Amino acid sequence: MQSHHPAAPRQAKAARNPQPEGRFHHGNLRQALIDAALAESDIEGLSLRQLAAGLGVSAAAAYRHFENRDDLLTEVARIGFDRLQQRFAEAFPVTASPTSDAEARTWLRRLALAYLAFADEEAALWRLMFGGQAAAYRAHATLNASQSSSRYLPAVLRGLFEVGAVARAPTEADALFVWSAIHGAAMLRAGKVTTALLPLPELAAAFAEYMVQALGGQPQTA
Amino acid sequence: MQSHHPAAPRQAKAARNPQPEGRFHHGNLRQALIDAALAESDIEGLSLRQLAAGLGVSAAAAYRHFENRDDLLTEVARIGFDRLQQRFAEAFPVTASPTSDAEARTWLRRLALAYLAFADEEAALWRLMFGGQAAAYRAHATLNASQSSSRYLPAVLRGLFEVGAVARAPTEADALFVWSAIHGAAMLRAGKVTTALLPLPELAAAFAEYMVQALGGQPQTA
DNA sequence: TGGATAATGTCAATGGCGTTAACATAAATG
DNA sequence: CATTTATGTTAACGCCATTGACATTATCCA
Repeated sequence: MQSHHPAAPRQAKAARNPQPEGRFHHGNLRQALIDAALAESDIEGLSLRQLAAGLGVSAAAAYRHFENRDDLLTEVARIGFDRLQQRFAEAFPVTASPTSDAEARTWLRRLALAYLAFADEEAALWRLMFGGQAAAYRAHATLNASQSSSRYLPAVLRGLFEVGAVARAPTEADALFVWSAIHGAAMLRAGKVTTALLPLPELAAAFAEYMVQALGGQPQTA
Repeated sequence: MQSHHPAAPRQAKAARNPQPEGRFHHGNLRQALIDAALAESDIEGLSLRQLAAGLGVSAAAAYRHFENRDDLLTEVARIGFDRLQQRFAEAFPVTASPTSDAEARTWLRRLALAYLAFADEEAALWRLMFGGQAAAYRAHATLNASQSSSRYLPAVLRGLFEVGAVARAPTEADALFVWSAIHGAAMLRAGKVTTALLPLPELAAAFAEYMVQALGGQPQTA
């Protein structure tokens, strides 16, 4: 529970060799473990022993690179949040402002699509990040999730207001509602609770439309 | 994986004794195990051995009443869905139709409140039912969840349309959106991802308002 | 260069877990 | 009352995460 990693590998030390992976006995076991975990279909339920065996290494070797199982899962979850953030960043520029009603709506659609596509395409990672229990790796999760949502979502909503797509300035409650709808849809899809009613892009577009209207905007092309 | 429970207790046999609990060595161990599981804060992560020990009974005894751990969790999840359904049933009559705009909106508000209150008050149960992995007990879960949602939610939406609170007849996509928003909000609360922005009744009311507008309805008291 | 030191692996053990087989006994049944 | 059935026990198996003691290899420094 302390703040020190007992054996954090120094990958900065080997600055002489051309190949950046400092091979040792195995060679980048830490990264190999992470990659193997990322390839699991049930990340939360993985077994360190199996993971290590799959890499031809003893289970105890993993403890040279991670404090424990949760520490590995935390790192994997962190990567998940990075990837999600990456999708957001590619969906639209946070810094700029939309210049038209259509563009503002497109941003919202893209935000929803990024979220939903991530839940679809990286379902295992998604479940690790937002599923089950409030484990150790969920602390990071919570922080990072709220950080991302408090960064991109308000920007989109602000944009909608600035171009007049919605009538009143969006509040925190507005953001919570929009976030809930997107998160809920992603959750239902990731958990296979709902049958896929629509292909993703259409679903995202439909949701964007619902959300704009929920915030008091007019239907598109009205 | 077969369809037979090897040792399903017959509680119907003891029809002579006044006390319906057929005491034996322990006395209703099956129910005691279920109750103990319901009292756990992390139901999915419980240990059969600890559960049994807490009841002063050997771990193997549990296998006289459940095929395995998942079978117990399935039963607990089933109870969860029963309780949720119960809350829905108390929220409004499914069979009747609302007679006013205000009543139809009240039903939606109550539906959302029932859902959210359940997630709040029975968070552990909620996480078992809708959290993490697609385990064995999730099959029932999925079925039951979609059953409940396909029973109550369309009734509410139909009611809104019948009284003219929303302009067009609600579609399946409409239901999915509303369900997503409610489910997402519950999920965010149960996972403590969001800080509680509003007390539950106000949150439910706000969400109902958003959802009516999302479906093309006018703001209340407009 | 070579010896110290740190990084990274092995093996073996510990204690917890779900699950099962073999057995014991109380309750119900006829 | 004898038999059968329901329900418990103990002891084991194999899996798991984790740790301690040890071995090996890279890296660093005199």
